[in-house]
Amino acid sequence: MTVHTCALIKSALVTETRGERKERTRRAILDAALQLCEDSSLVALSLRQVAKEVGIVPTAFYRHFDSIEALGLELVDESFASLRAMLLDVRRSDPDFDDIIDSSIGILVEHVHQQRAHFRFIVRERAAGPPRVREAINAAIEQFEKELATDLVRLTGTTTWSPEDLQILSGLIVTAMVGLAEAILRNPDRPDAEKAIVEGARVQLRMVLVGALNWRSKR
Amino acid sequence: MTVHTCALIKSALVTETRGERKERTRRAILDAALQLCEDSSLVALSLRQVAKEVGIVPTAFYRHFDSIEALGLELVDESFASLRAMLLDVRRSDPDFDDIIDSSIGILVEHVHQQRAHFRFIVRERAAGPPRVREAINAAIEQFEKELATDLVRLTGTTTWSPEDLQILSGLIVTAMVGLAEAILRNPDRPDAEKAIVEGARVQLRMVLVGALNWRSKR
DNA sequence: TGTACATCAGTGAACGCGCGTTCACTGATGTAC
DNA sequence: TGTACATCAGTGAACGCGCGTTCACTGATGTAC
Repeated sequence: MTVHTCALIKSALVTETRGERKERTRRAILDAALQLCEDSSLVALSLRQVAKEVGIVPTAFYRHFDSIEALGLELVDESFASLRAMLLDVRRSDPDFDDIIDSSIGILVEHVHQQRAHFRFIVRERAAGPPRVREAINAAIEQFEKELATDLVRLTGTTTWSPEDLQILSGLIVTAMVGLAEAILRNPDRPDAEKAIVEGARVQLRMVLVGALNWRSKR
Repeated sequence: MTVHTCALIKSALVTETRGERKERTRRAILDAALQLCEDSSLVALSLRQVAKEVGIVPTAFYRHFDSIEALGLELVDESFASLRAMLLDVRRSDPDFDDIIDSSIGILVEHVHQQRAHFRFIVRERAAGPPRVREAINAAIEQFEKELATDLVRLTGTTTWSPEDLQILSGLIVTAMVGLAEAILRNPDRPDAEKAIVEGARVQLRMVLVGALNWRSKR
């Protein structure tokens, strides 16, 4: 059965505009690419693999993306949309100050599980992706560090902290949280190991918090 | 000029056994592979690229390695030899307790520069390499965390610290140091950016130290 | 509402190329006598 | 010391395959009248 016949049948059953169908193929390409590069990297992913997985002819790929790299940049955007959704959850939750660590880590763990492929993509391609993909990911993480720094201003008094030190503290927390996400992703289907990892991350953040509470910026 | 003619001339000039020559080719393969996967990843590296770079015919590769993955496992060993050399330097240095952070970071920065390709290899293939390569790297880093934990016993009194918390602190420090190495590698040829990154890492470790000094393990 | 034309997502053949791997080989080096 | 044979790093032809990209195309959907 040709794709056209398929399309005809579907179109007869559910009314779908040309634009909607194109969008559906585009989504299928993005999903297939995300899935296929899971075990290696974007740099080892071929256009033909993606086309085969989606069920289109290789040349049809070009109706949607210029190259695998362009597709990769789109996946960066989508992955960071997942990450922003996580941040939104973190900010929305308004627990007691004491619970802020547990609450935030809980939300991170939940989102890493729900959007596993997106988080895997970020940590993998950050170091191994095509140069522009790497740059896009690192720029986004840097941006994220800055946002966290401004969040921290709200939590702490600004009296004893210089902006520079807040930024540095933010970097430490982000590094620890990226490390947590990596460790979780590295241990799928091992609930006991994950539990220990998450508990370790909680303690790490508490150690950092103790350090922060006793910190005095030099001027 | 064929390789055999080459070999003949060299053999006439400098006496070199068959074993020595084989070892030289093997080294050339390892070096070429390390260099060629610098901008992408082991998973995107082909046997023929390596052979071409070394100046041998593709089939000759099999005289030295079974596959690119086997070669990769060898590169993991070599890269961690570089890392162990760094640790040896850190342990050998015996500065005042106050300077231990600055001293250690200085040594790390120096080694990352000297063995750039090895450290790049570790952080890249840790997330993106073939599964067995990823496992080998993560096992080595875990081992490293445990060693650091025992080092920390020497530095701190064990009175206020549980072994579990020492292990967790060790993990935090390793994560921060891996993060520092990644940031340095991400910013080659940008001395100003690197200076800020290194200074940030120093402050991060001091924050962690302040946290550690004020920490009391439960029980 | 019907018709004529434009758009454009997807097709399929074709290209030259690099891939991993096989195989029988060559000839310098190494070894046993 | 010289000779006859074994070893083995590297060769080169060949294979079938998947790669990205080109091109002219098809035919369902969309639009203007």
